[in-house]
Amino acid sequence: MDRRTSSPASGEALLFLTDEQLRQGIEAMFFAYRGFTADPDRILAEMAYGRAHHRAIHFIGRAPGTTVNNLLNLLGVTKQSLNRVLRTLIADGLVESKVGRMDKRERHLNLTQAGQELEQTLSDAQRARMRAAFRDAGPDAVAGFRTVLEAMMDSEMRASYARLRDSTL
Amino acid sequence: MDRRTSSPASGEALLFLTDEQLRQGIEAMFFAYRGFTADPDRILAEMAYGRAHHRAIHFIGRAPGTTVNNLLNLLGVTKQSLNRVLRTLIADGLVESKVGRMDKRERHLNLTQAGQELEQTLSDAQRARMRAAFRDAGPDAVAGFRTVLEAMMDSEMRASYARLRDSTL
DNA sequence: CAGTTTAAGTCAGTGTTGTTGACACTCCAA
DNA sequence: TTGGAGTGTCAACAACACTGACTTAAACTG
Repeated sequence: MDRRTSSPASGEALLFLTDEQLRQGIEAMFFAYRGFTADPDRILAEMAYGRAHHRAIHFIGRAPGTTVNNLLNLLGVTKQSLNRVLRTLIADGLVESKVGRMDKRERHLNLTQAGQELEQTLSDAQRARMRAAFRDAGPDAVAGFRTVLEAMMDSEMRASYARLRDSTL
Repeated sequence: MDRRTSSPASGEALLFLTDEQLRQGIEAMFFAYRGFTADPDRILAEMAYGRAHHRAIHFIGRAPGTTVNNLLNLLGVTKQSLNRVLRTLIADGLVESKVGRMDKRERHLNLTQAGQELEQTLSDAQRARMRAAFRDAGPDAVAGFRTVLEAMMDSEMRASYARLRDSTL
């Protein structure tokens, strides 16, 4: 349809919104996300774990004492899917689940010592790549990167992201 | 370990490389990628297709006449995994496979009319979100976004990305 | 030309991750 | 105290990726 904006006045300024530019952005996301997950995936593959375990460990480490329901919203998966992952993590002694004191329906999740160590190992690997990319790109590019990613989120995810970002800063 | 660089001289300039900043970048990637795939996923769910079909259709549309092997490298999956997807796409009349003229071992893949229509539908949905994010963030942020993503790729993916980007510009 | 390599496709088996459906336990309010 | 809503668990199933072994056909090579 409109390969670029049809308005003559704003045509020049909006060249970064052409379909071609958007397509490049899409492909950049695809290839970059592969790189983003590659290093932790390699580590996890040696254990019996996958990416879902990584995500659970990451967010439990990030928000200690969080409930299952809270984690569910953060991860955007079904309760049952998360539960399978949690069960193995608890059985393997990486996560502990405690019945809530106020509300006994809730379970509060925390990383054990071993869980914290694995979390550290995984995030070290992921941060190393991110750090190299950030350093190569420079602070202005990093600011732009964050701005675009935040604009790309669904509003509920943006809220979760901001909540995590602003906690314990 | 080093929560920020320990060099006093460069300490200020490298604040964007603190572990905290890197963690935010990691979480931004996670949440943004969910948004990135959400719209096409909704469309695909109504058909019998998944994300794997979308990726295949995207790259066949992007590089018409590509071979199976080429697509394999682009997607980074195994032959068996891609084959399952291609088989259904061909059976459903979205993709056609033609024996190579030069090298008859190769199969050249192209989208049919119906395939092109589905590709258009899917990428329209994905582009709409990307366009909104780009517009909100502005051209400088978009440039930074692209720079960081490219730096985050593995070198082979970066090569594939650049090859696609520079073809038929 | 015989032997090797390459491209593609297939079959069988496995693992992770997602789904839905059914169910148990807890809390709270009518 | 009973019924509804909230929280978490278990079981079964589907999608999609993986490995490994194999076949077919064509191309290359000494």
